[in-house]
Amino acid sequence: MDLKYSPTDIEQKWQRHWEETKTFAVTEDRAKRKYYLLEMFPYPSGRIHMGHVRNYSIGDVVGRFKRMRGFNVLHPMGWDAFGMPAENAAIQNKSHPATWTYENIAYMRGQLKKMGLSYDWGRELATCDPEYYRWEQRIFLEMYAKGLAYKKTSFVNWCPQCETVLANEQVEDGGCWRCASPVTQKELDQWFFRITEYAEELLEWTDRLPGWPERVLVMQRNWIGKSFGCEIDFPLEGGTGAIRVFTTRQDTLFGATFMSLAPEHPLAAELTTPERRGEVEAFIDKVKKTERIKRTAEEFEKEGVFTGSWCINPLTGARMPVYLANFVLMEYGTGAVMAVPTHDQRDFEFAGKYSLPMQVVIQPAGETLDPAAMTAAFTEAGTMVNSGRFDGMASEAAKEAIADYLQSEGIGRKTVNFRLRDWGISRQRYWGNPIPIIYCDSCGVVPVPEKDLPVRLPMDVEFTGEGGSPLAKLESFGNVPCPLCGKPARRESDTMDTFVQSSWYFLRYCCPEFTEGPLDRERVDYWMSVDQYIGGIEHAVLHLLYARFFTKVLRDLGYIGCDEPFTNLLTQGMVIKDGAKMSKSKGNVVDPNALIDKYGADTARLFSLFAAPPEKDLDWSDQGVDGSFRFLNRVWKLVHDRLDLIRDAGAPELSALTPEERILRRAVHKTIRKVTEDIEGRFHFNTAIASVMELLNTLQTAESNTPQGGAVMKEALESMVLLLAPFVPHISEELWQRLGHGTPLSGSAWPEYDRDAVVEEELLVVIQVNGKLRSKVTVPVGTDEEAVKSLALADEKVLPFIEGKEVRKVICVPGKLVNIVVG
RNA sequence: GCCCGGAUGGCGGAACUGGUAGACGCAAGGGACUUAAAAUCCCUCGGUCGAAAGACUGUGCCGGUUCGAUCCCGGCUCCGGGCACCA
Repeated sequence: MDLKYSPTDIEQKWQRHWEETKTFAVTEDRAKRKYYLLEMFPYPSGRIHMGHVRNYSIGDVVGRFKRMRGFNVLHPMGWDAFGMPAENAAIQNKSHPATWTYENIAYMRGQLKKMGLSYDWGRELATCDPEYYRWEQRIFLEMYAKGLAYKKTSFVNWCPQCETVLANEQVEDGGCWRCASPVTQKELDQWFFRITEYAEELLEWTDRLPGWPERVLVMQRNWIGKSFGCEIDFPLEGGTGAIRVFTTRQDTLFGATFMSLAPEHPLAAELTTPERRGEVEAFIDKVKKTERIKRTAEEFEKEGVFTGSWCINPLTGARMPVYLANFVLMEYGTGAVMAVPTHDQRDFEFAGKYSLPMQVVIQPAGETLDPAAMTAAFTEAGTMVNSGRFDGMASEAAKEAIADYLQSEGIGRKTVNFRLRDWGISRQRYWGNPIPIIYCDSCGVVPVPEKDLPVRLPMDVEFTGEGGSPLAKLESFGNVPCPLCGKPARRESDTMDTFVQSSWYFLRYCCPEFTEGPLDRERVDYWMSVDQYIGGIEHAVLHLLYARFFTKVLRDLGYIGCDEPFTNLLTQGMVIKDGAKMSKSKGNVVDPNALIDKYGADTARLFSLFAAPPEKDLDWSDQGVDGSFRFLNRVWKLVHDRLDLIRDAGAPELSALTPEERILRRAVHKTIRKVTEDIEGRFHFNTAIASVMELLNTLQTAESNTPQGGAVMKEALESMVLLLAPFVPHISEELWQRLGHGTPLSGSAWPEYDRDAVVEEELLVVIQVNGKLRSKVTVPVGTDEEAVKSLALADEKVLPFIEGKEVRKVICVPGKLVNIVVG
């Protein structure tokens, strides 16, 4: 038998065992409590990095622990396999994105297997597989039928060099992330998912996800951005019609002195008088060229232009000049803003620049504002002035009163507004899921019939890197007969955003080979929701919001029964080295392969779990890795050193234990309790591991030449090995076997602590004088309060501090401390 | 600007409900073993004073509540993250 710990050999041995016996394959089993554990699946970029190692190590602890506790654990893995990098690699290497992607998947799968993760590999899926994306196309068509997928013209980020649309996150400093050319705005016909339809529900449920980190929920609430206010109509002067605005500050309506429209506002052209036309058009042109990238500008200057037209303040009757303003967004509210320069900072700056009138309508307490003397808008609450019948009211109350008044007069109505916009999913890219739509000159927009699904990505495509989407140029793909009339028609050449695939993959894991539809409801209902989801915080809004949206859509389409996809969410921190996130450019990358080759997967896992709690950033330390390796060697050595001692031992005879053995056994069972609580309640793996290290230190010094010594040590070692199993499964399996077990540890139950064993016989009581530690005494359990007090008052270390002083009070916390108050 | 986090030894971190601050690990120093080194094992390890016993001090800063505060409250400083013309 090997006396030296040799991770490579034992890790291969057990990985093979788990694979051959399909240890982690699961099916629905109604006799057991189910537990769906999921880590965010990786993009197959080439090789795994330390962030993956950490993410999947955390998940594996939970999975193996729950499994040992008797849960039916679903723990799947797959690949987020569509995306731009594959296409770029194809352009560079003159190959095909599919080749690159599948090679990466094969390599990374091997890496994950080397980590010994407890996945049910039978459920593996790749989103670029037609057997996956075909169902997504079907879901798209059902959403289209219900009006949840629709096409509209909108402004998008456009790279003129690459001739393609870029997602917001693909724009860096106003330029294309690939070629750095300046990104412009282009108006394009694009497909959208109507996520705004679910804004209210998505928001409401953020209060019903107690298992999510609060900051993620806050970010989602901010992103959805619900606000309460009014829509108000401002009649146009000398004409018919009105300008409708949205405002949350209807209490300032009497102070509205001009009107600001978004440059894209449909009324902009109509309201522009002939003599103003030249100036207005120049302004619109300028805004179109510069807008959106304004995000990166620090303080974008407020600019505008007068249209030449006027509208009327419905409450004051005052004439208000209608301006176009660069800071007014067409996408939010109605694209028109009533300008109240005294009580809105943007309007204040704008009015100053163009010398527009100002009227104070809210006064702060104990102060009288003078528009001429103001240096900034007053945006807080106060008392209403210059507001007719509302004068003297508190502005907060006036909000409600004015809203009611507007509604009764038919001038406006109360409304809510959301910041959330519909999700633009069109991508002018090849390596994505084709949108299953055909355009026919006679029949219009025609869905691809279900019998023709999937619309497959053609493989005979050249990747030159020039001229936009290869799909748009491929005649054999684009030219199709219209499914309705049979006349020549054109296929949609855009593909779907890759976030669409990751919005429902967790559902497909429940029934990955199902061929009759996207989802097998019975099986999905058994497994869903995901009991624990684990991944990076960077997806706090995008992926996690989209997945929630999709879950609700699929529920409403009748595919599933649950409202929310993820009951509990753990967002793990980044892996840091030398004070910075690991990156090639910083040269601080740790390669998982090298780490595993040198120390084994168990050490890699152990260190990434021990160095910090999961949600915090993890500071990588090569010496720390050495320490984890040393610990495993000590575990290995201790078990082997004690093998002779425990060979013939049975269960300990509790009544025959010596005091030392009782103390040792107490340490064992307290460790079981501690590790169990740390994993189960808090995911504090670092402290769980620390307590096993303490136990090891205790066991190493234990003398065991008594009759029950072997039995107590055997129980101790077996418990230790079981407790370590979720963290370092390979060495645990091997030691379990060497301890004489014929059946593998992976089939064993998690140890239960003995409630009698953990009860202390003696307690350490701390003695304080005026809150300062002065002495400690050990007393038998059950010593009454008075006895402890008199012990404390007579303690020789305490006496000097109370002699000659009046004892005012003695506070006694049973079993913990005595505090003597003197003065 | 607004909204969240966070700040504890040389370092990563622990202290669960207000009750021994610094568990566990790393680094460092000393020692044992060795011809020597590595590995391993043992000891010390917040600061100041002290030969020691011990005393004082100490959880970003200032103040408060309390018998007692890393923990609760008020006011700051710094760091990290998110949102940012959202009407």
